[in-house]
Amino acid sequence: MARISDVAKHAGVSVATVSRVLAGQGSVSESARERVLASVKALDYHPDLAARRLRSGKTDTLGLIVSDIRNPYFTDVSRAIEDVAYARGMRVLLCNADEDPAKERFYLDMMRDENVAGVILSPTLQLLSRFRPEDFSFPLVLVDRSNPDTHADAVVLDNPDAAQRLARHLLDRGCRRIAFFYGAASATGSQRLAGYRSALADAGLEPVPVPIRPTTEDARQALLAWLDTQSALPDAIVASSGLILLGLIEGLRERGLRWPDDVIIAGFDDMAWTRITSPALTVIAQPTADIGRSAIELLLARIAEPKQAMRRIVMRGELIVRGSSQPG
Amino acid sequence: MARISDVAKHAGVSVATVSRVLAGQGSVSESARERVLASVKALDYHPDLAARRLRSGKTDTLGLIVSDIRNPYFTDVSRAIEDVAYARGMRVLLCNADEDPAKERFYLDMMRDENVAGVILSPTLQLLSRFRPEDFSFPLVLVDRSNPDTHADAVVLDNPDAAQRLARHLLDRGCRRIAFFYGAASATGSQRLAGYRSALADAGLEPVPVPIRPTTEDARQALLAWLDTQSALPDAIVASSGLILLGLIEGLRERGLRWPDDVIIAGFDDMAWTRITSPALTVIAQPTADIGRSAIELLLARIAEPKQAMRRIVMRGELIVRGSSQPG
DNA sequence: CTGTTAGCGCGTTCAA
DNA sequence: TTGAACGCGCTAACAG
Repeated sequence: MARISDVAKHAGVSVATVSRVLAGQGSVSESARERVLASVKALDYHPDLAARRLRSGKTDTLGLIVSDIRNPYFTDVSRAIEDVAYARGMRVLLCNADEDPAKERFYLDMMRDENVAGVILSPTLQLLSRFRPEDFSFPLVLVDRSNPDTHADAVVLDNPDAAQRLARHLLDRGCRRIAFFYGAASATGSQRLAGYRSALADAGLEPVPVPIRPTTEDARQALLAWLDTQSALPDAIVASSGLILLGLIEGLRERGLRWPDDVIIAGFDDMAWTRITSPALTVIAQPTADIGRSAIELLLARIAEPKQAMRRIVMRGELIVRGSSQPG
Repeated sequence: MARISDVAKHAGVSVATVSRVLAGQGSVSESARERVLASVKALDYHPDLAARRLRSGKTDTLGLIVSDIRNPYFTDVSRAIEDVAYARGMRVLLCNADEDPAKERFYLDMMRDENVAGVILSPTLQLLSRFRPEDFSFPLVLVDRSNPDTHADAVVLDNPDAAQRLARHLLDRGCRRIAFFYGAASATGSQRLAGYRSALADAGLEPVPVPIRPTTEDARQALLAWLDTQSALPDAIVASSGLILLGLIEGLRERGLRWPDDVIIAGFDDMAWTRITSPALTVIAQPTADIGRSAIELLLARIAEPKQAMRRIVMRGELIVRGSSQPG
């Protein structure tokens, strides 16, 4: 590997001049610049990032800590983040906290040790409920999960609004008894529950909340167990996330129940497979690409301007009505 | 931020002793060790990784370049890789080459600049077809895509065998005209095509290969266009990947075609949604977790022992027979 | 067992 | 416009 001193020697200048050319600042004569550039190419020189970082104390690496890398929501968001980072020549250190506070802690420590320029995080409920900005030595943007009073830059869906609109849609379709399967240990689950509750309260109806662990398999089992306790089917079943929705669909199929005839079903997240069930599923689509893009732009802005006021970007979910909520 | 010299001063020893304690090598008296550890804790000292890397020339970061972060196959593999890395306290730099040779080049250069300990890569066909080990300055393990004559450590599915078994299964079910939708510009697509061809050849039947771009949307459109050119439906349609399978399902639904009655359908990748179609889909399941785990273990072994012979790990796909291939 | 010291490769003063 | 020299924080070789 060629060093900067090799380039300097080859170009007949000092290392300082090479550095200036590479940094594109400070004044360098045109002839020197050309010779340096030629030598860089000739020697296939690549600056040592470790040395550069040690010296400058800065990094062009961003951290991204997601709760579940296998959840399409997060891969879509990650993809958007990565695209922006790529366009800017930045690196992304992607970690999967797996909804585990210990892993989350580990990765946040890793980010500090890596001296990343900033971090995008979808926090566990535990972290979010005790969130204090001063606990983090780097710029941080929350994504997917944040409360209105959380003192942090964040990009989230308007969960109460989206859940409310989804519930109202079902009420408009004549549903009166609407069960809501939601992730009890998640901020989004609670927020969506609140929207659902409020829609039902407005209609003077009793909510039927079913708290579960927000995985596909748990949702499936929870639905089967819950159905066994019911004397009659509800009019509709709503899932507070795409993973839960998939589990509910599996459970309904297992029981031989069809939608919308036996029961109406709807949920969150416009995953690819929601279009191939018969009939297709009514969902709230999240603008995942916009969420990811906004998150990294928020982060880069914060890095550039650490003092600016906190910003909370709230995205509107889109209700996509499909056959699963169209009885008759 | 506390430096190693602060710790040394606080503990009343030299920086060398602190370094030895932290590295866990060299001999240090018990009392010194305890004092150092106490000081580390008291000062909340964290070693500067940039300095450590500059000095040692080593990194505990691995690179992972996948072709498509939104493909569940790759997220599952990534997840397994990440788990092993987490257990070892290593970092993973995850990049999404997006099937784009330019992005792939960019990220490979980034890996070199980052001086990563090693890289796991699912190469584009372009890179694979011109693969030369000497082009890479770091240990490299290929995943998902590699040819038998590629001179590199690799973990792949036995694609010809899996496709052959899938095709034979359909032949056993009485199918004679079997269309095969596959990614023409991918190594796995070609290998699976070969297995399919060989099964049909053994049965004395004509193959019906349909080369497409391996995305869901392309598969959907290609199916619709292809159906328009056919005077009659084939007995079966096979997808060479999960993304393609989803597109085919979308297309069949659009045409109002049902499986297995109108046409039998099957494909690769046991994605979660393949269980919720009516009936569920027959697929070749890939052992994604094992593939990921094997890949990183292969890489770590290569890093530890750079001279050892190349290893190619070939995994067997599992045929999961479901309703979509059970006529009658 | 321990401390001193010399770089790792680079960016950045400061003088010229 | 240029170059010499220092030091970022750490590890490892060497001396004691």
